[in-house]
Amino acid sequence: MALGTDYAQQDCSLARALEVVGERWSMLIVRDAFYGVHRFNDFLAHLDIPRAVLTSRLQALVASGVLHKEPYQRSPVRYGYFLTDAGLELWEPIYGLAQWGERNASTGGPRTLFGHTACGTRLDRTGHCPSCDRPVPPADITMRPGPGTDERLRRDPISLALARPHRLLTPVSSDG
Amino acid sequence: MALGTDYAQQDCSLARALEVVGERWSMLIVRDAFYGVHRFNDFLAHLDIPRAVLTSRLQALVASGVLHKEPYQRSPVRYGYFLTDAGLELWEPIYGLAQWGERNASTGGPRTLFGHTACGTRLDRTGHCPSCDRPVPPADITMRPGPGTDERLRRDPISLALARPHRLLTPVSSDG
DNA sequence: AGGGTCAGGTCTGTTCATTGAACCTGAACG
DNA sequence: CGTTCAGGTTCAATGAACAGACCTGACCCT
Repeated sequence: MALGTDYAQQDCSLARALEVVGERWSMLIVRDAFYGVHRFNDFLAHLDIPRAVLTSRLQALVASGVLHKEPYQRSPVRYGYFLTDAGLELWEPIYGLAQWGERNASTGGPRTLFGHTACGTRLDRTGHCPSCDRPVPPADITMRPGPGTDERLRRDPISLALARPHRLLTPVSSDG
Repeated sequence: MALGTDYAQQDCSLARALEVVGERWSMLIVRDAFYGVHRFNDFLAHLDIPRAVLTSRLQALVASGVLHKEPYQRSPVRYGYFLTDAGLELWEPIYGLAQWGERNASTGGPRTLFGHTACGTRLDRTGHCPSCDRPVPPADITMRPGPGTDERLRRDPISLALARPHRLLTPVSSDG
């Protein structure tokens, strides 16, 4: 965490989780990874985060097993950051927090709509598909912009790429 | 958040949520509120948090409508901090994060067990009661220590009070 | 072969939240 | 009338976050 990265004295699993994803920016980085962002410079452009902080956070998330680093092209070889299985399990709490933010700390309607790719139904606040009546894993979710989007706020290439309907976890990049 | 409390440029409801509960300590304060902690000095003893930071976080959580301040005794009048309806809706993501921490960032088994008060069944990772097959609101949950508890770690009166099985949201204090 | 560009970082000085400890206040208590 | 208690406020020191400049290696073009 910001200043004193741990809650060493807390005998609590929430504190353990926050030591991993509770630092400033960490959860937004993980969210972006769900959205398909995987390149260093793409996180940088989309999050407006200092480079040194991004370096540090990505290293920490790799070290704690939330992300792993993997080449996404050769010649020249470039590495991207992708969610591990443990990282994928963060979907429900992150989605839940975002939905809470939507209801309690936002104006102008949902910024992003999440639907079950198979049937097109919009997910409920717990991440379940109302028509299929079961939880939907991130890979089966399609995201698209909602009415609350403020197009003037984000003009970087990644925001534009993410503003097109696409499946979660599908790699997105600034050049395409 | 730690250093720069906002993510102003992020057009995202997760960022809005993190502006409210993403600062260091904030989520642990909310968790303690679910556990029944409500007095300033009890948060202080249980969290090992600097007083000035606790003051600041409680004020911010009240200002953002997660907690409200309310007298819990007269003569002398004393105020406690309690979850609002919006605050109560944070239960699912917080429980989900804690369960994730349990599975991915802890050793020695669960520190705390959460069960459906009515039927005694232990909740699943999403906060549902497997036998009743529906989500359980915090007021219907009983917490008790699990096998992973490290009794040597927390010896303050609040930890001892919380270590006895009790319902969530039931006020707990150091003198009883 | 030399210049430009791109990804993915490091380095540096400044700013500002966090920390821990000491101090303050008002009301009861004995 | 001194003490205790809840619930803070004030302070200096610390160290993470920030913005921006700089660095490195590999490709690409001519």
